[in-house]
Amino acid sequence: MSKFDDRLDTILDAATELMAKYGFYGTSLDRISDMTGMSKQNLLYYVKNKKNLLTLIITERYDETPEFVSFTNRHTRGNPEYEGPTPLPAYYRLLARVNEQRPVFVQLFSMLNVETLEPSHPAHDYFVKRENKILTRGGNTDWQLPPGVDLHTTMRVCDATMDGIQVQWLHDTSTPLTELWAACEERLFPSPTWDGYR
Amino acid sequence: MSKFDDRLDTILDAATELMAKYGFYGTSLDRISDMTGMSKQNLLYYVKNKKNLLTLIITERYDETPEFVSFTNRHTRGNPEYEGPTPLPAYYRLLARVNEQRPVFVQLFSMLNVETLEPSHPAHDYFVKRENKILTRGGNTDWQLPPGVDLHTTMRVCDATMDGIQVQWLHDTSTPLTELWAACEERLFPSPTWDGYR
DNA sequence: GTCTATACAAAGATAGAC
DNA sequence: GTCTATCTTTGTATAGAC
Repeated sequence: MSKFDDRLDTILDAATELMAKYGFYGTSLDRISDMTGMSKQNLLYYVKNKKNLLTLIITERYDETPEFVSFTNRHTRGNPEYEGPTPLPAYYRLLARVNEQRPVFVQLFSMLNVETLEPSHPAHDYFVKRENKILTRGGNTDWQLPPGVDLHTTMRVCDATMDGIQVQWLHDTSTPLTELWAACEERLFPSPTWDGYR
Repeated sequence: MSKFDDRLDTILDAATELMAKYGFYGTSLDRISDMTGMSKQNLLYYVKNKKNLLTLIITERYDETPEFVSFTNRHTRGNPEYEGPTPLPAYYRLLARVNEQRPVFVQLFSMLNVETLEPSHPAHDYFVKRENKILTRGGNTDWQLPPGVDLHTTMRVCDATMDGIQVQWLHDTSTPLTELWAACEERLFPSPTWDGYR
């Protein structure tokens, strides 16, 4: 890894943590540069401006988590790595397991999910597009679903529960996210409907 | 209502809207005073300082919604207005119906729910206390529950889902919150377990 | 690449006149 | 009560030296 990328990495780490805590509007370039130990002017040399800094965090870090790229490939019809249909609950269990390892990212997402309600937010368009992309991907994935279950509605409810339980988890991390999610899964995918589809 | 209260009301309205959009850290006294048409200095005459402004919003507006004070009274054992046990789903349906009428409040709550993860946030302590208070109240309310159902865990899951679906609703209000919640209720309180307890 | 210097606007808050 | 004036700090950003 080049020195440039290494420095940029340090910046993005610090910015992710601060924006997760204080939001985009509440985070100053001053505080980010303080955290990295470099001057604000040098920070701007790397990221150009504040809006672009957030764009870099999202595109370089947030998007395309390896675990999900792989998961999607394995369960999309026509893909060379296609393995066959997968139960929906397995997807959310993976999500909980992955997110448990990156609380700062989860916090940034939770923050942006609320902040981007405002159309003038620099990441507003990205979050709108992201939602559509997820729904499309959900539609392309080969799910193994109980008869009569509506994929779209079910995913919306599960996403809502996951978003909410993640914030609860961040408020008190003494219980692991995977454990909190297990209680949700029990209720979202009850017997006998989901038996054999989990 | 006195002129003082009237003026304060205008300020709290503006501050609620702006803090819902940009968060506590992202909202300046300048913008609030602009919105009300008064000077920043005059605004400070009413609210003293920024932190106190948020405290006023929470204590004067946010707390103690009449609908829920009444609901709690009617379903707490030993209360003079006690009517008898109530099903849990009825509580969440009321919550959805009430919150549908106050999107700005819902947005402020969603924002603070994430912002107050940071212990240094001026409303951090309030949100911690609030959670305990809700759990206590939930324990005192006389719920009518299916046998074998754990109240505490069930409420945590329902709260998570409600928080998440509310943010989804704010992202696209074309479908009413009560309708979105109906889809959640179907999944959170499924037949046959909850038949007769809704 | 990293720094100093600088610009220039906006932040929260206080003092004091009317 | 409401204003003007002022203070001090912090904000984003640019120019230019090394």
